[in-house]
This record gives sequence, C-alpha cells and structure tokens, in this order.
Amino acid sequence: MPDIAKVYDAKKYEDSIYQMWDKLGLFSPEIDPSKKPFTIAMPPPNATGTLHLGHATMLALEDLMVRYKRMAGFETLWLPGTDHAAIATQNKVEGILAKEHKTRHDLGRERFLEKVKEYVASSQDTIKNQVKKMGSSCDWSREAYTFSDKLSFAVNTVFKRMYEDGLVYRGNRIVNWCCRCHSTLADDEVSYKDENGKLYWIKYGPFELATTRPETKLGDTAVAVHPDDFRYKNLIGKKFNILGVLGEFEITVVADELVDREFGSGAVKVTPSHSFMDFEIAQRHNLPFKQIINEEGKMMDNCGKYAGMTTLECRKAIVEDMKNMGILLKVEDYSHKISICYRCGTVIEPLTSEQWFINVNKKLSRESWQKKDNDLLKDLEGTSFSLKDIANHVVRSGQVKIIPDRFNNTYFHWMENLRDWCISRQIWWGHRVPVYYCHDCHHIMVELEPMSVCNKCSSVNLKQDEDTLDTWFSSALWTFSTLGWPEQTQDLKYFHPTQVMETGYDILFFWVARMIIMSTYAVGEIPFETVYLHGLVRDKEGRKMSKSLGNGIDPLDMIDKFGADAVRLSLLIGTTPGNDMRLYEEKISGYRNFVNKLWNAFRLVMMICENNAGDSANLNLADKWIMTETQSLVEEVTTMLDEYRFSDAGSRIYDFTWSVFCDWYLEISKIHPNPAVLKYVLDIILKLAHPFSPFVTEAVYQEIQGADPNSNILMIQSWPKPQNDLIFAEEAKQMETVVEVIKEIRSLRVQVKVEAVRKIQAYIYGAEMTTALMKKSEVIKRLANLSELIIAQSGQKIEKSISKFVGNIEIYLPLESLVDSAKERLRLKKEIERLNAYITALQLKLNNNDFTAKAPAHVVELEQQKLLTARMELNKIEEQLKEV
RNA sequence: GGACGCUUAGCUCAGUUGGCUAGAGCAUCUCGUUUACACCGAGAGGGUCCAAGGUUCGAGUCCUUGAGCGUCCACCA
Repeated sequence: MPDIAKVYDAKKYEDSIYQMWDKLGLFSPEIDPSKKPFTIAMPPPNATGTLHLGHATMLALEDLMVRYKRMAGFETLWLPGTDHAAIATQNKVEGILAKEHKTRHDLGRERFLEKVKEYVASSQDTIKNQVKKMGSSCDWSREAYTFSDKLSFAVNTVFKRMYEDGLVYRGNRIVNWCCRCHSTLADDEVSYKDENGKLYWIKYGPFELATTRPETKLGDTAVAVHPDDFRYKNLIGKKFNILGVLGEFEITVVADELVDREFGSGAVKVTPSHSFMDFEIAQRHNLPFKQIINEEGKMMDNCGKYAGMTTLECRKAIVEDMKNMGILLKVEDYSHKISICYRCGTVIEPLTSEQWFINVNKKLSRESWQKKDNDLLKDLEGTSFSLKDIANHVVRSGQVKIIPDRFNNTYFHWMENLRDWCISRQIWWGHRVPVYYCHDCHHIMVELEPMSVCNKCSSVNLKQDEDTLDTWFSSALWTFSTLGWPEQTQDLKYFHPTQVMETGYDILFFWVARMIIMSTYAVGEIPFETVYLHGLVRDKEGRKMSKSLGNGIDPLDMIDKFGADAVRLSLLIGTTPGNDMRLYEEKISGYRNFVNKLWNAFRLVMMICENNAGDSANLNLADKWIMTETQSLVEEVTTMLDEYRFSDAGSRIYDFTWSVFCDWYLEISKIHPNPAVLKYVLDIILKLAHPFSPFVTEAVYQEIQGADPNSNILMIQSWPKPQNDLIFAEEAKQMETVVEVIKEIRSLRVQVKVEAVRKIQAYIYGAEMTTALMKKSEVIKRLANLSELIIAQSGQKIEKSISKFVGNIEIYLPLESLVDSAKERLRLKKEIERLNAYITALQLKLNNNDFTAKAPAHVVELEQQKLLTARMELNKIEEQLKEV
C-alpha cells in the first residue's frame, strides 16, 4: 500500500469526485413512471449572495435525503436555483453606486436595471460553485432563477389569474413603509426592536391622553374610547374642537373595542393615515383620513410650519410648542417596541398608499379549487373557500406534514391572523406588476406579455404600472414554476407535488406558508408533502453569528481546512429539527478525525486482504458477530432515515464504524482475517455513510476498485437491506462475552498498574461460555496482552491473584508480586458493597407484587435476569475474598 | 399580552410511544508507538437529569406550578 496516503486528503478528492458525478449525469433523474419520484426544490440562495452556514445546513440535510432516496431506488430530483432577492439585491447595487456618489435615480430605471443584471450575472456563479463545494447532488440541468423569462411568465400568469378571480386588487390602504428602501413591506417583513422612548401626556380638548408620537397629532381626526368606559360614555359620538399647535381642529369621539381602558387615560387620539390600529378604527367609523407624512418620511405641505421636517424633527418642535402653549401635561419614560425594516433596520412609517394586495379572505367556489383529481379538499365542508381556508386545511388534514410538529401551532396562528398581503413594491429590481393603464380610455389591462396598444381603444398611450412585486411572490411559486408551470410539462406531472421542503424555521411564514397558498391556488396541489425545519446555527456561546460580533464561521474556510464531509457531519449529527445548534471548529475537526478513521479502516482492510485469501464460506465466531451487528445497523439506520431522525442515524453509523468495526472487528481481523467479511462490512459502511459524507466514501469506493475501467460509482449503488440469513443471534451473544472478558482483563491490568508492555498470565473459567472463549483464545491473548491463557470450564480459585467475575465467568490474573492483599481485599469489598446495593434495589422491585403483576412480562424477566447475574457475581467475589 | 423552545458530566449535546445501575464527543488524569490511523490506542475520574408537587409498580422521559435563559407573534396609542 505505498501509494495510499496515511491521512485522507479531502482536497485531493473532493473537486474531482464532484466533477466525475456531474459529468456522468448522475444528478439528473429520468422520468420513469414505473418508479417513484423523490423531489426537493432547493430553497434558492440569493443570486448575489455567498454561502453561509444556513445554506450549508440546508445543503447538508437536503443532500443527505436526496442521496439516500436515490440509493433507495427513487427517481430523485433536487432542483437548484437562485433568487433575484428584490430588495436585498437592489440595496447591494445601490450601495455600490453610493460609493461613486450616485443614486439609482441618477441612472434612471433602465440603466439601473442593466447595472443590477450585470452585477447578478457576475456574482451568480459564486454561490453556484459554493453549493457544489458542499457536495450537493442537485440537477444543474434544471437550474432555475426566479427572475428568468420562464419564471417571470409564471409570475404574470398567477397574477393575472388572481386578478381575474378578484384575489388581486388595488387599494388605498395603510401599509408598512420603509423610507430608506422607499418601498412598502409586507407585514412579516417588519421586525421589531426595543426603544427607550417617551410617553407624552397631552391636554386634548376634554381629554387628557398619552401618545408616543406627538407629531401625528397633525393628522388626527378622532379620539377613540372603549364603549364600556364609564368615564367617557357621555362623550361618545360628540364632536370637539381641539386646540393644537396649528390652531383648532375638529375631532369626533368614537367608541371602539380595540381601545384598552387600562392604558394611559383610556382615550386614544386617532391618526387614521399613520397607524394600523387607527386605520382600522377609522374604517369602522367612517372617519376622515388625513395624510401628513410623505414617502420620504417628511411632514407634508399641509403641516404648516412643520412641513418638510422629518418626523423626529417635527416631534421635537411640536413638543416644544406644546410646552409653550401649556398643553403638554407631562412626559414619562416609556420603553416599547418600534417596527423596523427587516432589510435595513430603518424605522417603519405606516402610511396610506395606493398598492396591490392579495385578498386572503375572498371565497372561491369548491370547483375552482378542485383543479386536479386529488385529495386537496378532503374532509372539508362548505361550498367556497378562501386562500387562507385552504392553506390552513392542507396542514390541518395532514396533507402537508410539518417536522417538528410543534410548528403547526405557529403556522395556524399566523395563518388565522393573516391580513391581505401587500405585494407591490416601489423598488425597480423585480417582476414589474403586469398591469397596463390606457391614458386615453382609462382601461386597465393585466397581460402576460409586454403590450403597447390598448386592447379597448387601440391607443398607444399606455403605461405599465411602475411597481414591482414582492420577491416572495415569485419564490412562492418555486415548487411548480421551476418545473415548467403553467405549461403542463412532463416534469410538472411527474415531480409535483414535491416530497420534502427543507428550510430554516425562520422563513416558515415568508416562504413556506406562501408556497402553500400559491400552489394550492395555482396548481390545485399541495407544494410538498413534508416540511422539515432546521434550526439556526449559533456560535459556541449560543449567540447568533454576525459580522459585528466577528463570531461568524465561514463554511468555505471550514471546507478548506477540514473538508466538506467534516463540515456536513458537524451540521448533521447532534442536531434536532427546529432547534438551534452550536458550531465551532473543535466539533468540525472531530468529524474530520472520523473521516480519517474511515479512510484508515479502508487502508487496513486492503492490507489484510492483500495478504490473505478469501474464505467467505467459513464464518468464525467474530465474523458471525460482526455480520449480525451489521444487519441491525442497516435496519436501524434505514428506519431512522425514514423517520427523519438524521442525527440518530449519523451517530449510529459513527459509533458502529469507530467503536465496533475499527476498535474490535479490525483488531480481531489482524489475528483471524476473513477478507470477504471485511469487504462486505466495509461496503455496507460506505453505502450507509455515503449520504452523510459523500466524498470520502466515494473516494474509498473508487480506490478499492483501483484501475478497473468498468468501475462502479458508489453514489448510485443500491441501498443495503438487512439479510436475515446473516443474523446469528447465539454466536453474536457469545462474541459479546468474549469482548467483555477482554475489557475486564484490560481494566484489571490498569487497576493494579501492570505496565502496558508486560505480558501476564490469565485463567478463565468459562462455564457455559467455555467453548466460545476457547475459540477466541488467541484473540483474547493478543487484545488483552497475555503471555499465557488457561481456559477451563471451571476450576480452583487462584490464590494471590486479582479476580473479576462476569456473570458466571471467572477471571484470575495471578500476579503474586503485584497483589497487595490488603488492597485487593478492599477492592473486593467495595465491589461487594456496590453489588449489594444493586441487588437490594432489584429485590425490592421484584418483591413488589404491583411490579410483577403490572409490568410487562419481558421487563420482569429482564429484572430477574439482572438479579441472577448480580447474585452470581456476588457469590464469586465473596468466595474469592476468602482466598486473598 | 399570547405562544413556543431550552435547562442532563467542566464544555457542546444525545436520550423515539415511561423500563437507565443515565450515554457520546471534546476537555481532564494515567499508561502506551505490536501489520490502519497520534486526525491514534488502552484505561480512569466526573452527573441529587433546573426546583417543588403529582400520576404510575416504575419518571431524565408524562401532568401541574415555579425559576433562569432564549425565540416568535400581537392593534397597548
């Protein structure tokens, strides 16, 4: 073996192995109706992004599932792609322009978009190559991009259909406005942060009331109180002239349940145009709307001397003026949460604006939902349903299963409280709203393709809507737009609905929920059967990784340092769905060690096989044991993978490989080699481990085959099945005893401080295990470092020795010179003490009639067995104590 | 204000319908280079499983309450 390195060199293998798989076209499935498909639509990373640990986690998990299913015989499609990431990308390019002291307005819409396109094109390959670095076996021939012509067509198609169904509408309503991004945001694109602000108490006509935003007073049109609030009952319905900083203005007093009597004075000033709650109250009570803040976040012309100020400047000025007028009663410290933009952190300005919305409550008929012959509406009563109803139903009825299931509640809660989804954005980078306005006849047209002539009056004086669509609108179509929809392609028919959607729980709402809404509506199918949610990767202290903290780990650095397999394993093992995980270098290096262990196991197997002829027919005790262990390994790992218990499956393989195969079977093989068995077990390990660590397993698989021109590829081998004819329960048990005996001798040696190099004698009285022990006497001798081993069924106690009893088996190490009788007696007494406590506990349990009557028979039997064994050991020790 | 999660060895975490003298990796200590691997081997120490109640023959596991930490959601101006 001179040519195979002692240390596995990930760099030497990973890229070339990936290229080999790719070149052979192994990532692309065939459409084969005789086989079941397994499909995952990869959550598309931002086209201009770089790989972070969230991506790495996602890729490791999905590649694991996909590789497993591929080997298990499914036609497996993992469809990759990128997202145009409207706001995020536009912000990036604007940032670049800012360095040249330019804004997008300096360039104009067209040139700016050119620039973004260029930028995307130049950076798109980066993320793609990084995805490949992880070993992702995704089908690049079907790669998609949310802003490609095909997917844009799908976007327009859905928009048009929704418009025709009355689900998309244009309305002047209150929206979240980010002044920096200069755009609306959906409700869930708003984050919150704590702020230590002030609560201002104002004299307000007959009221005294508290507000955090005195500047909005300029837009007040009402005061609201709780309908049952006796303090204000006689004021309800009346109108008052309020003294304000710009003179008097009129308000109406309305009663609304939304008002909290406990807060402040129980009276709220109502600013319909700049507060969600106030907007709702105003709508209910037909109150006038008065917009005072514009889209730049500045006070409008109707604000007199305050016009042109930012809201904060205005707040300062108004507070000062109110103080001077004597209508500011007091100012209290007040900490509360303010809403900020999730992209840039700017404070959100709620304002009313003309926007496009998706109506989530409008009901459509049963027929319009049932587009396909499937179970979509199964067990659903009623004749018409809203987007919300159906999205709720498919999860409630179990058609879409969320792992872990506690996220069901979160999902339902969100869905039930969902308000109409504002989908128009005032940024330029994104799918332009496919609506055209005729300036001559005022006809409004929703079109799939760009149009230039009014289809009603033939005027060419048309203008397309300036706005673009929320980036999540296009990603919501991801599972089907990527398969060719609205065309009824073979891909769509075969691969949709997809089987698994794997993503972080942080985008359950942004994305997962919206995919369910869009797929059920547009295709009439659920988008996926199972949602597997992974947690966030945190640092060793449990903190979020961030640039400012400098605690981020770059997965690419880690791949460079430890190899992709090690990175994958560190993200797969020791983690549970839906829970955050911690990652740090020591963890990754630990799995790098495992990868190397596997590599060296292969080297040893090769060495042994080179020097020994195969003798597969004749299985010895150890062979039968490892065969038996291997069968249960296969069975358990398969079950765990089927149950999405990836961490369990991974650690099971890890433990078997290291602690069973390497520590025992390989050591035994140095004495009693059986090449056929060695190769068989190694082959199983490679197959089972392949979905977790594809590179090293494939590298080994290829090395084993050497220069064979017809060599096989591990990636497409069949997943192993447990073979009943290779299970030898009796022999496995015997071998376990042999292992235990060796462990005990080793332990005894250290206890009495026999130098490691010194070979000693041992007597073993094996009782019913004698034959088995004899068969493996050579192994015991070598692994326990013995000079001489005497095995008998039974015999005399050996004086001046240290002893240990494994059930009925007696072990003596005659070490006259080393045995300190006093110490040995003490050791034995301690053993007796421990055993006595144990036996007492067991007896107590077994003497309890309730236990024997109520516990299952096998549990009782197990406890009895334990007692029997403990008693045997106790007897032996007590006898031995006399000899010392 | 609601909902959820976490709390198990010094550290990071497993522990699947209750059956556990509670496990792993890292770290620590002792010893070690015989045909793979020092990215290694052998052995050892280390835990009232957050607290208090309850259900049960039996609780790390189920229920109730509480504490600490964390996350998400919501129209408290």
